[in-house]
Amino acid sequence: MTKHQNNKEQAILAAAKEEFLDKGYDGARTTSIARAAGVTHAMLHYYFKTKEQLFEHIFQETMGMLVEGILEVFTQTDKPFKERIAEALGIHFEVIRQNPRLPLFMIREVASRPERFAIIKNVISTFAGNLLIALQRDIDQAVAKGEISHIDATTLLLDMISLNVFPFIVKPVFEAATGLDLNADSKFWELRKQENTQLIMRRLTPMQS
Amino acid sequence: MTKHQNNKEQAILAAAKEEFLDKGYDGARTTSIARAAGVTHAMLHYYFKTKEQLFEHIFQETMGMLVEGILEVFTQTDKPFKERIAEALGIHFEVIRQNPRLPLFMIREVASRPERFAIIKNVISTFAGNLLIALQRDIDQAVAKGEISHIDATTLLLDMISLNVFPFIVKPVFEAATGLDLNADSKFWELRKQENTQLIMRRLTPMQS
DNA sequence: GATTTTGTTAACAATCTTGTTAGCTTACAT
DNA sequence: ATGTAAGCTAACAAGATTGTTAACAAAATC
Repeated sequence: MTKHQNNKEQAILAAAKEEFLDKGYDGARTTSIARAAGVTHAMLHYYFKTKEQLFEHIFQETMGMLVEGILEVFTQTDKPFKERIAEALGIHFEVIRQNPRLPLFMIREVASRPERFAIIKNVISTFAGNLLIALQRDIDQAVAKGEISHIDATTLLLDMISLNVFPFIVKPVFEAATGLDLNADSKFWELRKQENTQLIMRRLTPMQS
Repeated sequence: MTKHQNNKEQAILAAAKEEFLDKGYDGARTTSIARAAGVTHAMLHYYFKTKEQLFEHIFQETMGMLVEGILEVFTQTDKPFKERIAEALGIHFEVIRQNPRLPLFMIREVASRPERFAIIKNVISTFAGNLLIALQRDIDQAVAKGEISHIDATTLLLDMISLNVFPFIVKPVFEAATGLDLNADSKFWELRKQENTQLIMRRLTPMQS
């Protein structure tokens, strides 16, 4: 019954994730995290020396999920380019839907303290660089085959991410302004997913001119 | 020379705006604001009883700018629907470009404390409601004339806002990840504006099916 | 010109927040 | 079983942060 290996540490991490995602680094309180985890706040400092270190854990974990999410999106198949993009869009949308608070969390923290990002900057930038090169190659091939209109890889990627991510980021404002509860409204999100796909597909479809 | 009517109050407001926009409510320090404004921090509490009240001023001012921005967008003309939307998109983009920190500021604050929004919720919701009704009417007319594909007014509005706003919100992450300085890169923003217009225009153009 | 109101300062106070320490208990290894 | 390490707690400490107060100066009002 008394299997208490490191479950307090886990409880702290779980509570910290909630608190940091909700309120951000500045708004989070270590005492509040400890309370939510059901431990004394001395315990928190026992496992994680400082608030900063605890945050680092959460931030890295979060970043990991985002990178995984993006990797998952680019499961290369041999389908036509447009189908692949449509699939990637859908998967990306679902990843965000499962972790709707991650994007705002990350943007908020990077905006208020860009240095934090420096640690993983190299990883990201080479990763993103390779991804963009591969994507541009595929785009160029598809253009050559007449399957799509020309588009810059960076531009396309930003289009996709903007459309998929922004609705989740603006959700609190939307809900506050309309009084609607979007969590209970799966129709809204299905419609959104379809709309994003449609937008990108129309963007890629060659014009009949 | 000694014309000091209420310039300290103004200095405090200006410094507070900087600080709140940059760091958010939780990250902002009243002492730091006072220092930046060149006044003692007792002075800050003299003009604005509490940090909360000072924030309220800034928040309302900011909201005002955003609403003005949206109003400016919907300067009704008698041009064809698609042209009007293209124009609105461009104006909206420029409004954000002039105030690139406003959207993240608002989203961040509403996310961390939705109650704050309650005050102005009514204003916004009726305003947004009317706007959506008018937009839907125009859409339906344009559809009837065969000028555009059918689209929900809410959907179109969210498309437009997502595309225009998200790049500015994600800018810090983008810069941190790539090392680029987007402020110095006016080409990037021009391309973005064009791309957004193109996306929406293609979305609206009836399909040749 | 006297009085009242407004502006200003320095010092103080209360509370919140993070972090530490000393000592106790439990588990674990030998 | 005994000693050592890890887990845990309560109390404390330092510093930051917001807010107040008393006393004084300047300006406005009469």
